[in-house]
Order: sequence, then structure tokens, then C-alpha cells
Amino acid sequence: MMTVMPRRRTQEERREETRARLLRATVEALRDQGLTRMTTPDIARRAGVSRGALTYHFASREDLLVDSIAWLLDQATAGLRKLCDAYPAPTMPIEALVDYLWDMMAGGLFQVTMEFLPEARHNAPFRERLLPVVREFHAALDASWTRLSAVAGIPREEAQVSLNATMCLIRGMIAQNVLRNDPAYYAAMLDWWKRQLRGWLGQDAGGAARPLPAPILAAFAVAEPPRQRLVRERARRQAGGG
Amino acid sequence: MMTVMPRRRTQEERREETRARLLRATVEALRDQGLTRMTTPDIARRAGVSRGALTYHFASREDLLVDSIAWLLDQATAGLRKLCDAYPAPTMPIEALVDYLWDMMAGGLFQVTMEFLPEARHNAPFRERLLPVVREFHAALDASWTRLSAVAGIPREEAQVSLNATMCLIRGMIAQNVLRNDPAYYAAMLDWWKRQLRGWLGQDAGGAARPLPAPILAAFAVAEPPRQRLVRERARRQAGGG
DNA sequence: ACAAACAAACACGCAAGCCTGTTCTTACGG
DNA sequence: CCGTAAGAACAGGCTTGCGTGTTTGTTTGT
Repeated sequence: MMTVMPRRRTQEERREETRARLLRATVEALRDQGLTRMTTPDIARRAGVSRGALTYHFASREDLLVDSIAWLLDQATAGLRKLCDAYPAPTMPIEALVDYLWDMMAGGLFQVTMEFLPEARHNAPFRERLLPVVREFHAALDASWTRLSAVAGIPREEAQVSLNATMCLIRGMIAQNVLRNDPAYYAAMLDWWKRQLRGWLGQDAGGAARPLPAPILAAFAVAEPPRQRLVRERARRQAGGG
Repeated sequence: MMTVMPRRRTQEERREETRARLLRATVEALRDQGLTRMTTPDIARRAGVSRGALTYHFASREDLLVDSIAWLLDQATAGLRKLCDAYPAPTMPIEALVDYLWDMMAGGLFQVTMEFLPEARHNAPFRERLLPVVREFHAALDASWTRLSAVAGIPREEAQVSLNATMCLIRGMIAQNVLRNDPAYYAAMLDWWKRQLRGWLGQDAGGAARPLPAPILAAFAVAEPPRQRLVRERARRQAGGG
């Protein structure tokens, strides 16, 4: 209302911008409020458009959700490829990649994933729509790791085990973080893990001082989510359930 | 209706039985349908009591949920202690404990956990009520592992790192399982992990043939959830969003 | 002019919480 | 030993809030 009055965008521009705003807003709502508290009116508010615009571009809440997740994983995939390109083939230290993966996952990617995994578990059509999306992401992940291990002369299969274990470990750590907020604990475990990886992948112990590129997902810069207070929290009897 | 007409239970018995039925039904609903699809009418139906009985014993859905999770973790804790008692101190092979943890977590415990973790993340009071409950569980976990490692002469801190890593790995594997159902993949990773643990904990490679006690949580015998079709799945326009 | 893009109000379903009424258990008096 | 009253345990209907999907109306671009 009464802003700079945007000059005559083309239809395609209008369309794409609105959709992009909605996708981004959806991911943010998903991260900040969780899937159950994420409502379409709130998404529209965040995106700065009306709810009507939302329903015009996305037939259902679930459609919007799927597209948002795809968008998020595309961002992450792009970031991975960028990281690979940033390092000439033989120079990427394993620590750099692990740290990057951690920042990426703990920086919001896996928090968001934890929001929709239960839904995927109980909603078969939704799950099916997600499968190709996550497969593409994991392919990019695998490519990074394989390239790194190929330089070290590690057999592909062995390398994949260590990658998969690394990812699972990170997932488990982030899950635990919900009920155990203890940064030092996770930092120590991650360091320990990197030492193990060094051993398996045969890189010597003198890793670079990890010149990490800033996380690609600027939207997820906050490690600890805002934990905004609940809108829907209602007054409850104070009786403790007995 | 015309069943054997239960004979004059005492008030306490009535109370405890109904509460127990509700707690168990809640956990089952949580596992089979997920937190969002889990409704109090359905829980009452599963438990074979009326919804009025449910609201009489539990002031709110959240109260019921908290008590159910506490009940579930108590079962798991008891199972852990039982496992420890089943093995004379120096005889428990690391494989047995890891397998037990896997069966316990993958058999339902962590699926259920994944259902309420997002809620805990966004609902501070709920999270606070959960903290002491999970702490007790982890204490039992820690006791089992420490005892095992003490026999092997491993420093407590080192042992704890390997326990925590094991648990995180298992969590991450189960999370991934939602979108990648591939038993062989997880079996291989777990075997690989057990070999690593052997090395760190200094046990020789000739482990016993793991005479695992049956999982305590009989309710979670199914590894793959029934994946029952969605009650709430509604007709949607077939238009693919956009 | 026409259609795409957006806005706002409406309608439906649903689940949680609440309230009222009924059955069972127990304590107490005869 | 029985009858009875009080309270706990249970059953079922009602109400309200809310979020989605839908529809109708308005603006912007071609």
C-alpha cells in the first residue's frame, strides 16, 4: 500500500515473483512454526500477498508444501555444487565438507525435514511426490563425497558408507538437539567424527583451517530457531492431568 | 455388551486399568497415525472406552500425550535394565547391545519420537514436561553402556562418545528410512558400525551369536508400520499446483 | 477486449473442550 | 447382612474455534 509503486512488470515476472515469495515464506513458516501451526493465511501474510493469490498459484496447501520443499532442496543442491567448484579437485579437506554439511543441515534443512517427515510417513501420495525430489538432492551429495574420496583413492563403496554414516549421524544429532540443547556436546562429537573420517579416508591429520564459504541458505542463518511463542496456545486448566 | 461381566473391580483397579488402556492406545495411535491424525475419539475407540472416560482421566489431549510418552519410555527403560540383568557383567557383546538398541528404536520408539519432536520444538511447556522423562531414559541407556565399557577398561568419557554416536546414528538411520526404505542398506551400515565399535572398545572380533531377548515392546513388533490408509485424505483437484 | 493475477468474503468439516446424565464402588447405619 | 447415600468412574451429546477449499469480485497486463 502506497509503496514505490512497482513499474509494469511483465505477467511472467509477476507470477514468478509471487510464487517465489510464497515458496520462501512457506519454508520460513515451516521452520519457525512447524507443519501443524503453519497456516495458509500466515504464509500469505509472510509473503506479503493475499490468501487469494496463494490459492490462485497453489491448488492446495500440500501442493505448496511439496513445491517449497523442492525449492529448498534445490537451494541446498546448488550450494553443494558451488562448494565443490570452489575447491580444486584434490584440495578439499574432509573437515570442510563435514562442516558444510553440518551447517547446512543444522542451519535449517533438517529442522524443516523433521517437520514433514512424519507427514510423509503417513501420507503416501505426499511421500511419493517427495521421493524424486530428495533423490536428486542425495545424488548431488553423493557426487561431492565420491569426488573427494576418489582423490584419496578410496573405493566408491567404502566411501559411500562413510558418507551415509556421516549424514545419519548429523540427522540424529539434530534430532537429539530438540530435547538436549548442548552445543559443546555436538561440537565435540563432530570433531571426534572428523578424526574417524580422517583415518578411514586416509587423509593426513593436517587439515586446512576450514575456509568455509558462508552457508548458502541465508534464510537459515540462525542456528537456534526464534522459538516464537505460540499463537494457538490456549488457556488450559491448570490441573496436571490426574 | 454381554461379555463376561467383570467382577467387582476395586476403584483403584478400574482407574488404573482404564488409564493403562488409554496410555497404550495413545502410543499405538501415535505410531500408526501420527500426532496430527491422532484424535481423542480414535484413542477412546482403540482403548475400548468412551471419550468421556478419556476426558475424565486426562484433562487435555496434551496431558494424555505426555503421560503416554512417559509410559512408553518407562517400558523401554525397564527393557534395558532387563537386558543388563540378563547378561553377567563381562559377557555382554557389544553387538547384542547395539542390536537391542536398534530393535528398540526402529521397532517403534523412535518413530513415535519423530512424531512428537516437532511439537516439542514449537511448544515450550510441552517440551519442559518432556525433559525429565527423556533424561531418565537416557540415564538408563548410559548405565548399560558404561557398564559394558567398564568391563572392557574403556574410560567413561570415551565410552560415552561412542554411545552417543551410536544413538545418533540409529536416529538418523530411522529418519532416513521414511524416504528410503531399504533394509539391506541399514543392515549393512549397522554391521559396519559394529565393527568400528569393536575396534574402539577393544573387544575381540569373535562376538557371540547374539541371543537377543525378544524386544520388550511387544506393541511394536512390526518393523514396517501398517501404513494404514488415510482417514482424512480428502478429494483434491488433480491439477498439479500451478 | 480479454485473460491472467490478485483480493476478500463465504461455507464446510472437524476436533478439542465442556457439560449433563448414568452406572459402579464404597462407606455407613440399621 | 442389607439398604442407602455419596462420590468416583464412565458415557454421550453439544458448542465453539479454526483452517482449508471455494466462490465471487476487482485490478493489472496484453
